[in-house]
Amino acid sequence: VPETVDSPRVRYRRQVRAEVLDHAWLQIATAGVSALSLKAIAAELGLTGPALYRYFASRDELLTELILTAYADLAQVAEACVDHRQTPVRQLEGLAVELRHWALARPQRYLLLYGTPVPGYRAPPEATALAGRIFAPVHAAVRALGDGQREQQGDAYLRSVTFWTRLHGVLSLELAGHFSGMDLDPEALYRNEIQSVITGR
Amino acid sequence: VPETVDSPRVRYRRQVRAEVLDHAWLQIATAGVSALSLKAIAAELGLTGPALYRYFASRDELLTELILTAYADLAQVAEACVDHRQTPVRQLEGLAVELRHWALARPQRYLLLYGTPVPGYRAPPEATALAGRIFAPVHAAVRALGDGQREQQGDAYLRSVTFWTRLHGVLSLELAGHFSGMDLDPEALYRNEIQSVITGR
DNA sequence: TGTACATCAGTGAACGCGCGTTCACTGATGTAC
DNA sequence: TGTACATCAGTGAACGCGCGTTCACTGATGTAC
Repeated sequence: VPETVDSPRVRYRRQVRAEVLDHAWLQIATAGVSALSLKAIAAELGLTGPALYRYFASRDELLTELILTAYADLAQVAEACVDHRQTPVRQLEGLAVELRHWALARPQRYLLLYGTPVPGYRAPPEATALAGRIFAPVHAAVRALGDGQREQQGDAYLRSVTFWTRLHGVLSLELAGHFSGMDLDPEALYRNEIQSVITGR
Repeated sequence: VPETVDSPRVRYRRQVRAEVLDHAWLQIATAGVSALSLKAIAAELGLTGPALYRYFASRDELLTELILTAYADLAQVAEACVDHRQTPVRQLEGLAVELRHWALARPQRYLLLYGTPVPGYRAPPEATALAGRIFAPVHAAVRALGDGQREQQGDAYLRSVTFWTRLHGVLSLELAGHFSGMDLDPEALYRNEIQSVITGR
């Protein structure tokens, strides 16, 4: 059996790329997107700045990869919540809970996708497709929910978007620290919002 | 009558300060907070960088002033919506509509307060007080709303916060451009969210 | 009204820092015969 | 198995840019006598 293994060079390349991305995430987690710097990453890896141009054509390309990775990761989380043995209600609850876990685990990653846009940066078209993959499970579950309540599909769409905006409303303010001085349990608030959409209205 | 008028120097100082702030807002509106630069503002005013240190102790102090101004401005808008001749429902509708106008008129100003926090910058304590002044009219109106529905005050608080998070959820995603490819009327969605809280649930 | 003085807005040079990106190069690693 | 060659990761110097901030200074404006 001829073991078709990647050549050492390919493996090495892949490993360095991964390390660059790891440190990029670390930078973002620490000081936000604006702190993302090729030279700084290189230094952390014990390399000089120009070395990274063997792996990424530019800072923007690195940023694009990070964004697409984040979208893909969240899409996978969302799709993993699709389980037709579960009721639509359970699926929506699961989606919301997983979204919150995902966001709280790495706030800056969530903000990279849904926070204030990076000025001067335009997301690639693939991002839209991935955003759709995140939304689809929500939409499907809400539609299934509506079947038992003989709803129009326009209503289901509005309801799905509302699900999304309500969760984002709580999450983004929580991540930005706007609840900090406010004698408030963000999780309870979040749970409340989940139920509000499921119950209807 | 001894006309106690400000001395020319004081007036001049005030005018230059105002011009600096104007150009600061212009920069923020154009390229976001991260683009805020003392040297660039000075250049636009036909001055050199160090000249601005006659007016602001540092970049952070300028940023603080901008943030406090924005909070104060929005607080005034909110307070202007308090009108006891109006029903609570009307007042809440007014508050929401005015908030949206305020946000859409200058998106970056809204994001400066409620968007992704500026890394490394800590808002001064006064900001919290002003944020309270913005929230108070909402809370008052929601309480008045609950009087006719014999509600606990804990519920009113939760409901007020929910009012805020729901509006923010729609607004922030709209401002970030996340609805752009989505066959969706943000205004209709927004109106829907206003009603959702007023109607209860 | 005129003169001496104090105030203070603004300059220009400089410091130290960081950034993305290019370019000619070295030297190690792989490949082909 | 050994040699010639091609590939390519990484370097170091450089470019041009921008930033916040300090400091000693000039010169105009205001104030006090």
